[in-house]
Amino acid sequence: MTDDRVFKALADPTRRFLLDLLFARDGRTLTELESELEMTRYGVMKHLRVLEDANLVVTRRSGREKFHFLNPVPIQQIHDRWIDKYTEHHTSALIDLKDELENGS
Amino acid sequence: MTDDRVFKALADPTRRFLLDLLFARDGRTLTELESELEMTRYGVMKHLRVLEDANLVVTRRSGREKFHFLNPVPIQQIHDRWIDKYTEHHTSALIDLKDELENGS
DNA sequence: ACAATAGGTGACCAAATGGTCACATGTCAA
DNA sequence: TTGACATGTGACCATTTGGTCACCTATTGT
Repeated sequence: MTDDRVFKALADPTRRFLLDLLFARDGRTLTELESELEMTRYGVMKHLRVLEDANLVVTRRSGREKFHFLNPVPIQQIHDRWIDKYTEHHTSALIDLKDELENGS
Repeated sequence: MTDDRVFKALADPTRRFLLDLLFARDGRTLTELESELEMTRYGVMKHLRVLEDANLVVTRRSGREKFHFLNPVPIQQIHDRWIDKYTEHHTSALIDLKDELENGS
């Protein structure tokens, strides 16, 4: 399943922060993003690469610059075919679980 | 943020499979879960430990057995305060992004 | 009582991961 | 056309992670 790369990409706080930056303002360049992090350019590059491989970030080259855009589609897909399953289906059973644990039966 | 452990826990396919097993049927014991995996008991234990630390799995001891329950709350929280932000807010901007990338402007 | 059963711990190892650095390419501006 | 700028690559290193094993404790059934 291609979900794996998305989950792995989301597992790192730096990468989630990068997504947050892009969420706040799209189309930033590498050096622009780098300036927001306590990390060398190379570290940021690696993280962006992971995000690109997971298709969470899409890029466009223009001259010597590369602009980065947030792509919400993979997250939406995970949401649809994975998270809903647990939340919606189980929210009603949550009280039951709580009871079960507290009453010990 | 305590989200980190949840994201990290979800990053491993074996752990997601364990959650799937518990989603299909709650209250399973370690040896029961182990029998579904190509892995030693110790590996499964480690994964369950990670899931417990992330509060994605809740347990109840009874005698020499330990029953495992799926806890959807952390996933619900991530959904609420993280995924919605990207999906709902950006779904309308998705067409714009697509345009932007295709037209190159 | 005791053997089988269910679970737990710590050491250990290979592989993956996060991060840096030296170096290298392509592009823009004066 | 040359120097500064934006990005890229591969080697390299420390730490984390996924997994196994030897050994250990607690509970249960007979």
